[in-house]
Amino acid sequence: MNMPEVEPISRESTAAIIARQLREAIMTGALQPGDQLGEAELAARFQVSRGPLREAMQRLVSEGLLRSERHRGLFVIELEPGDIYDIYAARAAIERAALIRIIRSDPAGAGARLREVLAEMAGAAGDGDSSAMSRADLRFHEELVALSGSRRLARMASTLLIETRMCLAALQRTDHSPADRVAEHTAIVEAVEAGDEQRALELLEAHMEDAITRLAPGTSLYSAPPQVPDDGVDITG
Amino acid sequence: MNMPEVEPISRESTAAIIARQLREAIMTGALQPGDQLGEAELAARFQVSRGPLREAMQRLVSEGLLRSERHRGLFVIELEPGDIYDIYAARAAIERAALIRIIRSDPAGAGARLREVLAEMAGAAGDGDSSAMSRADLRFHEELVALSGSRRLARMASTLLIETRMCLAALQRTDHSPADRVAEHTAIVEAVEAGDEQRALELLEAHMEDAITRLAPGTSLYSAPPQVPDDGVDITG
DNA sequence: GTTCGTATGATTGTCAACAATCCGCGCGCC
DNA sequence: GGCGCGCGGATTGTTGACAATCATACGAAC
Repeated sequence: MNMPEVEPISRESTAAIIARQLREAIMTGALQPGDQLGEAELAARFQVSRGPLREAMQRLVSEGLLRSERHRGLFVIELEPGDIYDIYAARAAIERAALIRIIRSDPAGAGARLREVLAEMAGAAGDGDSSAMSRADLRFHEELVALSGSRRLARMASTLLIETRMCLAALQRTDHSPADRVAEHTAIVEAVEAGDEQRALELLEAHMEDAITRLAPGTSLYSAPPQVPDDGVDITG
Repeated sequence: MNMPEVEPISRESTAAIIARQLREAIMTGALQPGDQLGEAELAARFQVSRGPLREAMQRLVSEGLLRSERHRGLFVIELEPGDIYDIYAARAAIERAALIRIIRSDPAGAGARLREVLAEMAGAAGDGDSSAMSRADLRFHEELVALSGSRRLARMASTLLIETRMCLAALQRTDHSPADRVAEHTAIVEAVEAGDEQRALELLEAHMEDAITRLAPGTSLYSAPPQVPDDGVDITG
């Protein structure tokens, strides 16, 4: 028969669909940090009742994208200075692991896939389309962790990349030239294709270091966290 | 006045409380891999209606602990051979980052805290209490990421440690001697206290490598993933 | 003028009922 | 006997209503 993967209609739960749209809204800035998510209004917008909406929101709470205050509501998290550092340090750890797995399994194939995104990025750079540039940048790192073949790395990176976009939207970053950005990513891919693990890791770390330095001057990857110790593990309401 | 941190009664949402208990149940094996979570039964057990219970379960879905099949129910994930490798590789990445942050910020203070857990572990080893031993082992790694001061590393590690316990429960592991286990952890702490980052990282990696070798002989950290590529990013129902 | 208390509107938390879907079983048919 | 069909029970998905809590505005007392 050879019917490839005919997954039936809507195998996705309603909560999953709404959750995805909420993430999208947070990433694009339609929902801004600190914003309260009014249940009635959102439910009306999604054309569902409050039940499924609340289920979807709970997903984002456990991902750390929303903060829950009992009897008060759910709010988009606000990124403090320490969070910038935290996000990039976590990303560095995840993507480093992804890179290692890629280089030790199928660096050639991965290189080819990454070059597609690179081409897209170069196109955006040429057009001076900074929005497309950001999208390509995001996709590059998504692809990187996806190519690692690790479900868990991919899931964790997914959340971190959303938070990265929040950072970029919140802070007025001092972009370097699009050409440099393309070059940085290209260098990583070249190292991957060459199978030069050491160099690829160094380039990735420098890439992250570079980003965090622009966003939060003074702090550095793996530096002492300026954030308050908080009282132990977070509760996530 | 100096009234420190008087958080009012029950700042935690019901969903958060139930979610925590569900995680506990999965970790201890009260809920086994593949088990379906019947809503009616669980709701009755928790003395709540299905609403809050479903919200809690959605949290675990987004954490990857539960798998959702529409109109069929929610199931505890089943760990395939490739997952063992995946879990430990992810843990290695996270804990590596935590270790670096600790050593570059407050290695002495962290060392002291870790030694407390070490003492606990040694006590369990002396008593031959393998259950307490496992608990101390878990706590060691929890403490490690907590001491990093990174909310995100801590959250990600939390889920991974639950999955680790699931692995250990599922597979009949070939334990090495409790004394060796204590020694391995102690060596890491010593390297931390000495500020020897390189050595601490090597020891941690060896610790992970050792664990994965025992659980899934033949595979190795960062080796090629034997798991199917799946069709892209997971959906989490 | 400030502060406390209260009333009121809005929002969240919870529940029980209804609709839709799935599973297992028996029946009829080939 | 094997296969398709349909039915009944059980479970999940969704909804609207009710209870509890919070925020705000207003007024009284000091």
